[in-house]
Amino acid sequence: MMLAIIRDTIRKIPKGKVSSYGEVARAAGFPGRARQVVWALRNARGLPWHRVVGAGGKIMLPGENGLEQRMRLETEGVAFRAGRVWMEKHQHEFGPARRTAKKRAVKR
DNA sequence: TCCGTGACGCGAT
DNA sequence: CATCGCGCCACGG
Repeated sequence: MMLAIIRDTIRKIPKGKVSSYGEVARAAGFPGRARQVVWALRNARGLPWHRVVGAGGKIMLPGENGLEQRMRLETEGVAFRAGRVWMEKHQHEFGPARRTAKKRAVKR
């Protein structure tokens, strides 16, 4: 199911790196479904939720939660520039986007 | 079944 | 720059 794949993708973001909702969606094979990433984050636990931010490195969580996210990221060594995560330096590069709902017959 | 929701993204203003 | 509006779509009531 989509949420499982998305959660898997989120788990791949290493410490010290971040990604955006839209990027995660794309990397998971669901371009344009940033909102489903939010869903996945809201419902699942045990995920490195703090490593997912808005496009451009903006913290989208309001209030205290947002402050906690920022604190967690800084603890992992993520730097901020003008109130945003310094994406050029910390954005995680996912491998080629996996294809959705279609399995390849035989790989190689 | 229809409708509102949501930690979004992006182009326009 | 900061805001706004609209498109996006799985879920739950």
